[in-house]
Amino acid sequence: MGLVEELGLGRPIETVEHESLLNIIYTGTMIARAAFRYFQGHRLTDAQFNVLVQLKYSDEKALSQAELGRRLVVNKADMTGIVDRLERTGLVERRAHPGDRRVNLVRMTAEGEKVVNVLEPGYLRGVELLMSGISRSDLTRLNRTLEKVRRNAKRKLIPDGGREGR
Amino acid sequence: MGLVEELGLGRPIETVEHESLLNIIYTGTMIARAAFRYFQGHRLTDAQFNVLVQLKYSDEKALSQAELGRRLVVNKADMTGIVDRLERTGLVERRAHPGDRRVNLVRMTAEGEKVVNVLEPGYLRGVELLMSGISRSDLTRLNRTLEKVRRNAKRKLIPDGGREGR
DNA sequence: TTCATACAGTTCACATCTGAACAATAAGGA
DNA sequence: TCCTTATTGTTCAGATGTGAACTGTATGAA
Repeated sequence: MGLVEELGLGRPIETVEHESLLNIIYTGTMIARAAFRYFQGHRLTDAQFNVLVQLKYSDEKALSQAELGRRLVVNKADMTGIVDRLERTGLVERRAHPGDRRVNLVRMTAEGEKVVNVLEPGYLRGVELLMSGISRSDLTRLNRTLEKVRRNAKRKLIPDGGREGR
Repeated sequence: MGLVEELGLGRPIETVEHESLLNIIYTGTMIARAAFRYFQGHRLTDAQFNVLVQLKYSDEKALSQAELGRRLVVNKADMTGIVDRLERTGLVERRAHPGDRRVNLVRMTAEGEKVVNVLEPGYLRGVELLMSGISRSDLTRLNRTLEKVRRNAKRKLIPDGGREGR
């Protein structure tokens, strides 16, 4: 079933290109919503879970807010709030950077580690379920196509080509 | 360039499935962000623009908030706010439904029509740019794969299989 | 008719996300 | 050393997104 029937749109979508774009956005929000609900049952949000995962698997065991923001594509204003809440619930703590007084080093607490370890298996099982029945070649092709889309976005839609800590 | 390099993740992503999932979400937010910026230059948001487009192309010329929510996958609480702001800026107006006093019929104003007509060409050009250089067969395959993902989400991740006006 | 149930919108509390402005600190060149 | 520039994090105002509770209204069955 295509998008048009799924959403009950009154009329067909004019071009394949447009349909692809809507498909990407709609599928993305749908996945994000499912993730949100999963984590919600554990008094956590997906954004917060992502931070914990980064901390778990980084070599350093402590990352600056800026670095977390870069990896998770979250801007620094948001990261302030996300870390605030994680700190309030005791899953994470902020420490001073020994050599740079601008930086907050974010480190996971024992409690935080426990929470990720509890939630991660369910998360990975969800990923499996979501992608089940799709051939490996379809998945790699999907990845290549999406990379092209992002390259187009960077080159043709965002004039200065530029990142920024976001 | 793949996701890992793009985001500066410290380590590779373990499975193709997981990489696909991250690709979908990341690409979706990237597109949404570009759209947000485009509309922002015109004192509008992408959510508001989507409402105007639905009104422009629906046969009825006036839709209930519930129907708008269904088509745009926005829950009713959000729709209240979005229509509030569109009404405040004069692009849309609420009218009583003749036969059902629960319903607000949302109708576009002349000013609203003008705004969509100004913004739509740029939006469609953006879609073209975003998808340029990708073959038609890649696009249709992308669409089919994403539809499968959504079907999985509905069947395997959301137990009651159920929609709701969201 | 009456009552249970479903539906449309609004409101609330919260967590993101947007850009923008700001303070403190770093880093590098004149 | 001094000064310009870049970086880190916080804060602000505004718009969405989440679920949940609540009011009105409609509908269908008893």
